[in-house]
Amino acid sequence: MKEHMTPATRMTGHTQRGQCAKRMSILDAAADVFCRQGFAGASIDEIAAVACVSRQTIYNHYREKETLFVAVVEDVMNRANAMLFSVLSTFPERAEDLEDDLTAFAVRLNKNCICNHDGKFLRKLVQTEGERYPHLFESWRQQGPGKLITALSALLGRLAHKGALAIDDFDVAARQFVALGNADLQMMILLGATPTDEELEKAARNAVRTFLKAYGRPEAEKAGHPPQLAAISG
Amino acid sequence: MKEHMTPATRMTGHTQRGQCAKRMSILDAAADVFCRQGFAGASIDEIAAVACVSRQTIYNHYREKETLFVAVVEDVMNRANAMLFSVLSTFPERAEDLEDDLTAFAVRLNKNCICNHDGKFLRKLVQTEGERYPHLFESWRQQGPGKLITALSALLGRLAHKGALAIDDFDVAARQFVALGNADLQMMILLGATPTDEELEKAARNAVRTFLKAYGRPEAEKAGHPPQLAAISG
DNA sequence: GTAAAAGTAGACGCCATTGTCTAAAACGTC
DNA sequence: GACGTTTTAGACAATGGCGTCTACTTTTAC
Repeated sequence: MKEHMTPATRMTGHTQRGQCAKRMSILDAAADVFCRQGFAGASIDEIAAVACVSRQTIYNHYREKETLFVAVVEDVMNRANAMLFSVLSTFPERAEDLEDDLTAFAVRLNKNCICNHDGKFLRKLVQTEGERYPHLFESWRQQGPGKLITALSALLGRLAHKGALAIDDFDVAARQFVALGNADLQMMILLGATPTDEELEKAARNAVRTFLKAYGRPEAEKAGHPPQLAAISG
Repeated sequence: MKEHMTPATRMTGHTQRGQCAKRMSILDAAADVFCRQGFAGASIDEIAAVACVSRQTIYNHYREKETLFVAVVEDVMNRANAMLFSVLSTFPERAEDLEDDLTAFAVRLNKNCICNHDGKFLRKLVQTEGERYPHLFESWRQQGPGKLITALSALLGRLAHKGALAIDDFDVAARQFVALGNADLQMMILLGATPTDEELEKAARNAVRTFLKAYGRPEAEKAGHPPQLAAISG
């Protein structure tokens, strides 16, 4: 019953830890297999093998395949949600060094929320089974991209309010920031490969440079003198 | 019953036309079912039902499920390829009315290549079965996004050469153009829904505006005097 | 009109998978 | 060491899909 959360050992220190470990092992294995094979293609036996657990144990914890599936999705979505929240809290607040700070933020966002295991899983599953489970799709959309854009929009608004950016539509700008950040990684994202740190850095750099060319107010960055003219006039 | 009609009346005008119609009917139905259910989840019986054809007929034309699958992928890829080529040939060449022309181009690209039936099918299939059929993924990547970026890169280069754009890295700019164009449509693209013409127009407008803010040279548009300084100095 | 080719319907064997059941083993607690 | 819970391994029926086969009908070519 009290499986989730940290190794809590609540409930009078029952055999909960063993059970909890099994459950997590099953969830991880199931996520792996579901992600690779899709719901229809995944077999309980394979999940059991990957989890190093007997098939019956899976049926003990989750009555049927579908129950296991939704449990996996919930589990991954919770993790991904927490990670997204954590990354969003590192969005730069100061107008100085904006390019570097935004770049570092874009790297964190891509690395920890979009190109990581959970991001890949959710994208693939939503793509694969989204039509069959509309609720799954809707829930993911709201908690994932929805929250991301809303939050980013507000954060960009704060920077704009400080005079660091010149944005007319914050929502559009937020979506464009994410889109630009993914522009160079699309292929890897689709394949599910994990980009190297260099690739992440370069992609983020390209994205932020273009984003700031479109929305930046160079003067705020250095102090208050006309900027970037050198680049343009050159 | 002989709607599509490719130039296939070879073979002394045999029964090819009837066969051809059946084949296409099967291919269409199979694309539909494979797209919705994935390879593992798709059943030959369902495909036969959708195609209004007996199961045996499918086995007559394509020896087994996998043969049918690759035939479907090839078929859709050929269509998508032709469409991409056709759309790319409408890329604007003149520097006047660049914003409107680029917007119209982005609309065409999104509508006919990315948000259409074939685009959805390929994206979903590549996502779903890409790891199981690396060849499929690679082939799609080269002929689809690869060609698109290469071509766009060259076309942007021509505009830049004419002084209409200020681009340092054409490849990056091409990817960003596509990414910006999709920014507002990501959700619909993932779900496979078809955006309305208004949504397409608005998304393209937002994308091109930002793209031109980053890469545009307003002077070229009007006549030929130093540009963008007004925007920056303001 | 006739004969060959293509398409149909249905039955069939085969195999993988799901989900249940049972009896034995492992584990943790007292 | 004894007890209850959990896990395990394997057998089991039921289901459903794949791919084959056969006998029948329709279409097409000449």
